Amino acid sequence: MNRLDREFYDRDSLIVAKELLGRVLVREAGGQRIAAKIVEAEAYMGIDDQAAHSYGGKRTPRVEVMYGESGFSYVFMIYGMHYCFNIVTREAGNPQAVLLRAAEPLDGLDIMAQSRFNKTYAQLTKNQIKGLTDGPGKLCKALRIDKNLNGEDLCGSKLYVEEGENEKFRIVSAKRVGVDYAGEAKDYPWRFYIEGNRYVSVK
DNA sequence: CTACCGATATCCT
DNA sequence: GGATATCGGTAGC
Repeated sequence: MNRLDREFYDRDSLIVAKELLGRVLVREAGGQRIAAKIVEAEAYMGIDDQAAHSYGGKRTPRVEVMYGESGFSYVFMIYGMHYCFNIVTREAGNPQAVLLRAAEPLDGLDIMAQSRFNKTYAQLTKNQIKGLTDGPGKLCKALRIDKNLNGEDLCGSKLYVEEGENEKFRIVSAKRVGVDYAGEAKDYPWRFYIEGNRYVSVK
Protein backbone atom coordinates (compact mmCIF):
# COMPACT_ATOMS: atom_id res chain seq x y z
CA MET A 1 0.00 0.00 0.00
CA ASN A 2 1.35 3.41 -0.96
CA ARG A 3 2.28 5.91 1.70
CA LEU A 4 1.22 9.52 1.38
CA ASP A 5 4.25 11.66 0.51
CA ARG A 6 5.35 15.12 1.55
CA GLU A 7 3.61 16.75 -1.43
CA PHE A 8 0.29 15.42 -0.17
CA TYR A 9 0.73 17.34 3.08
CA ASP A 10 2.17 20.47 1.46
CA ARG A 11 -1.27 21.82 0.47
CA ASP A 12 -4.14 23.80 1.91
CA SER A 13 -4.95 22.35 5.34
CA LEU A 14 -8.68 22.21 4.57
CA ILE A 15 -7.99 19.99 1.56
CA VAL A 16 -5.52 17.83 3.49
CA ALA A 17 -7.99 17.38 6.37
CA LYS A 18 -10.75 16.25 3.99
CA GLU A 19 -8.47 14.00 1.96
CA LEU A 20 -7.08 12.30 5.07
CA LEU A 21 -10.53 10.83 5.74
CA GLY A 22 -10.65 7.14 4.81
CA ARG A 23 -6.83 6.88 4.79
CA VAL A 24 -5.01 4.51 7.13
CA LEU A 25 -2.84 5.77 9.98
CA VAL A 26 -0.10 3.21 10.69
CA ARG A 27 2.12 2.96 13.77
CA GLU A 28 4.95 0.46 13.79
CA ALA A 29 6.19 -0.35 17.28
CA GLY A 30 8.29 -3.32 18.30
CA GLY A 31 7.84 -5.02 14.92
CA GLN A 32 4.07 -4.83 15.30
CA ARG A 33 1.69 -2.98 13.02
CA ILE A 34 -1.10 -0.89 14.51
CA ALA A 35 -3.46 0.61 11.94
CA ALA A 36 -6.68 2.61 12.00
CA LYS A 37 -8.81 4.33 9.36
CA ILE A 38 -8.97 8.09 9.86
CA VAL A 39 -12.62 9.14 10.27
CA GLU A 40 -12.42 12.66 11.75
CA ALA A 41 -9.94 15.54 11.30
CA GLU A 42 -9.73 19.28 12.00
CA ALA A 43 -7.76 21.95 10.13
CA TYR A 44 -5.80 24.59 12.05
CA MET A 45 -4.99 27.39 9.65
CA GLY A 46 -1.99 29.02 11.28
CA ILE A 47 -1.24 32.66 12.07
CA ASP A 48 -4.71 33.96 11.04
CA ASP A 49 -6.65 31.25 12.93
CA GLN A 50 -7.51 32.28 16.48
CA ALA A 51 -7.93 28.62 17.48
CA ALA A 52 -4.43 27.61 16.32
CA HIS A 53 -1.47 27.34 18.68
CA SER A 54 0.48 29.37 16.09
CA TYR A 55 -2.11 32.19 16.01
CA GLY A 56 -0.52 35.60 15.55
CA GLY A 57 2.84 33.99 14.83
CA LYS A 58 3.17 32.64 18.36
CA ARG A 59 6.32 30.53 18.48
CA THR A 60 7.18 28.54 21.60
CA PRO A 61 9.15 25.29 21.97
CA ARG A 62 5.85 23.41 21.94
CA VAL A 63 4.66 24.70 18.54
CA GLU A 64 8.08 24.90 16.89
CA VAL A 65 7.49 21.86 14.66
CA MET A 66 4.47 23.59 13.07
CA TYR A 67 6.91 26.11 11.58
CA GLY A 68 8.86 23.38 9.83
CA GLU A 69 8.23 21.43 6.63
CA SER A 70 4.99 19.55 5.94
CA GLY A 71 4.61 15.86 6.70
CA PHE A 72 5.98 15.92 10.25
CA SER A 73 4.06 15.06 13.40
CA TYR A 74 3.04 17.65 15.99
CA VAL A 75 2.22 15.92 19.28
CA PHE A 76 1.31 18.04 22.30
CA MET A 77 -0.03 17.36 25.76
CA ILE A 78 -3.41 18.81 26.70
CA TYR A 79 -4.92 19.21 30.18
CA GLY A 80 -1.77 17.70 31.59
CA MET A 81 -2.99 14.18 30.81
CA HIS A 82 -3.72 13.53 27.15
CA TYR A 83 -1.83 13.77 23.88
CA CYS A 84 -3.15 15.14 20.60
CA PHE A 85 -1.66 14.08 17.28
CA ASN A 86 -1.44 16.51 14.35
CA ILE A 87 0.17 16.42 10.93
CA VAL A 88 2.00 19.58 9.87
CA THR A 89 0.86 21.00 6.53
CA ARG A 90 2.15 23.70 4.15
CA GLU A 91 5.70 24.85 3.59
CA ALA A 92 8.27 25.81 6.25
CA GLY A 93 7.42 29.14 7.90
CA ASN A 94 3.66 28.64 7.36
CA PRO A 95 2.59 27.01 10.65
CA GLN A 96 -0.57 25.04 9.81
CA ALA A 97 -1.62 21.54 10.84
CA VAL A 98 -4.40 18.97 10.78
CA LEU A 99 -5.53 17.40 14.07
CA LEU A 100 -6.57 13.75 13.84
CA ARG A 101 -9.53 13.37 16.19
CA ALA A 102 -10.83 9.85 15.62
CA ALA A 103 -10.16 6.60 13.75
CA GLU A 104 -11.60 3.13 13.22
CA PRO A 105 -9.35 0.26 14.40
CA LEU A 106 -8.14 -2.08 11.63
CA ASP A 107 -4.94 -3.94 12.64
CA GLY A 108 -3.21 -4.54 15.96
CA LEU A 109 -6.50 -4.69 17.86
CA ASP A 110 -4.97 -6.46 20.85
CA ILE A 111 -2.19 -3.88 21.14
CA MET A 112 -4.75 -1.08 21.12
CA ALA A 113 -6.86 -2.85 23.73
CA GLN A 114 -3.78 -3.38 25.92
CA SER A 115 -2.68 0.23 25.55
CA ARG A 116 -6.11 1.63 26.43
CA PHE A 117 -7.59 -0.86 28.93
CA ASN A 118 -4.88 -3.41 29.75
CA LYS A 119 -7.06 -6.18 28.30
CA THR A 120 -7.15 -8.27 25.14
CA TYR A 121 -9.54 -7.11 22.42
CA ALA A 122 -11.82 -10.08 23.12
CA GLN A 123 -12.16 -8.99 26.76
CA LEU A 124 -13.46 -5.51 25.93
CA THR A 125 -17.06 -4.50 26.55
CA LYS A 126 -19.04 -2.95 23.71
CA ASN A 127 -18.53 0.51 25.16
CA GLN A 128 -14.79 -0.05 25.42
CA ILE A 129 -14.60 -1.19 21.78
CA LYS A 130 -16.39 1.96 20.66
CA GLY A 131 -14.20 4.03 22.99
CA LEU A 132 -10.89 2.64 21.74
CA THR A 133 -10.16 5.45 19.27
CA ASP A 134 -13.16 7.83 19.22
CA GLY A 135 -11.33 10.95 20.39
CA PRO A 136 -7.92 12.62 19.95
CA GLY A 137 -6.50 11.57 23.33
CA LYS A 138 -7.89 8.03 23.02
CA LEU A 139 -6.47 7.67 19.52
CA CYS A 140 -3.00 8.61 20.78
CA LYS A 141 -3.16 6.18 23.66
CA ALA A 142 -4.38 3.30 21.48
CA LEU A 143 -1.64 3.88 18.88
CA ARG A 144 1.03 4.54 21.52
CA ILE A 145 1.67 8.06 20.26
CA ASP A 146 3.35 10.31 22.83
CA LYS A 147 5.85 13.16 23.08
CA ASN A 148 8.65 10.93 21.79
CA LEU A 149 6.94 11.05 18.39
CA ASN A 150 6.73 14.86 18.28
CA GLY A 151 8.63 16.01 15.19
CA GLU A 152 8.67 12.50 13.65
CA ASP A 153 8.83 12.41 9.85
CA LEU A 154 5.66 10.77 8.51
CA CYS A 155 7.60 9.94 5.35
CA GLY A 156 9.59 7.52 7.55
CA SER A 157 8.79 4.06 8.90
CA LYS A 158 7.58 4.46 12.53
CA LEU A 159 4.45 6.47 11.88
CA TYR A 160 2.84 7.19 8.51
CA VAL A 161 -0.41 7.30 6.54
CA GLU A 162 -1.33 4.84 3.77
CA GLU A 163 -3.54 5.66 0.81
CA GLY A 164 -6.36 3.34 1.87
CA GLU A 165 -9.15 1.82 -0.19
CA ASN A 166 -10.65 4.93 -1.83
CA GLU A 167 -14.10 3.84 -0.71
CA LYS A 168 -17.04 6.15 -1.18
CA PHE A 169 -18.50 8.11 1.73
CA ARG A 170 -20.06 11.47 2.44
CA ILE A 171 -17.98 14.08 4.23
CA VAL A 172 -19.69 16.18 6.90
CA SER A 173 -18.30 19.66 7.72
CA ALA A 174 -18.81 20.87 11.29
CA LYS A 175 -17.54 23.32 13.88
CA ARG A 176 -14.31 22.40 15.60
CA VAL A 177 -14.43 21.03 19.13
CA GLY A 178 -13.26 22.79 22.29
CA VAL A 179 -12.31 26.14 20.72
CA ASP A 180 -14.91 28.42 22.33
CA TYR A 181 -12.13 30.84 23.22
CA ALA A 182 -11.34 31.48 19.54
CA GLY A 183 -13.61 34.46 18.79
CA GLU A 184 -15.10 34.38 15.30
CA ALA A 185 -12.99 31.37 14.37
CA LYS A 186 -14.79 29.14 16.88
CA ASP A 187 -17.69 28.65 14.48
CA TYR A 188 -15.73 28.01 11.29
CA PRO A 189 -16.66 24.61 9.75
CA TRP A 190 -13.12 23.28 9.70
CA ARG A 191 -13.81 19.86 11.19
CA PHE A 192 -14.55 17.03 8.77
CA TYR A 193 -15.79 13.52 9.39
CA ILE A 194 -17.15 10.46 7.60
CA GLU A 195 -20.94 10.51 7.72
CA GLY A 196 -22.42 7.70 9.81
CA ASN A 197 -19.12 6.33 11.14
CA ARG A 198 -19.50 5.24 14.74
CA TYR A 199 -15.99 6.22 15.80
CA VAL A 200 -16.55 9.94 15.15
CA SER A 201 -16.07 11.73 18.49
CA VAL A 202 -18.78 14.42 18.23
CA LYS A 203 -21.65 14.07 15.73
C1' DC B 1 -29.04 9.19 28.69
C1' DT B 2 -26.96 14.04 30.48
C1' DA B 3 -24.11 16.88 33.95
C1' DC B 4 -20.54 17.78 36.61
C1' DC B 5 -15.79 17.34 38.12
C1' DG B 6 -10.90 16.27 38.83
C1' DA B 7 -6.43 15.41 36.77
C1' DT B 8 -2.41 18.81 35.76
C1' DA B 9 1.65 20.28 31.20
C1' DT B 10 2.26 24.27 28.92
C1' DC B 11 1.72 28.89 28.02
C1' DC B 12 0.17 33.57 29.26
C1' DT B 13 -0.62 37.46 32.70
C1' DG C 1 -3.16 32.41 39.14
C1' DG C 2 -6.05 31.07 35.01
C1' DA C 3 -7.06 28.88 30.65
C1' DT C 4 -6.82 24.94 27.54
C1' DA C 5 -7.47 21.39 20.27
C1' DT C 6 -9.65 15.84 26.80
C1' DC C 7 -11.15 11.86 29.21
C1' DG C 8 -13.25 8.84 32.59
C1' DG C 9 -15.66 8.43 36.78
C1' DT C 10 -19.75 9.33 39.41
C1' DA C 11 -24.35 11.05 40.35
C1' DG C 12 -28.91 11.66 39.02
C1' DC C 13 -32.74 11.19 35.90
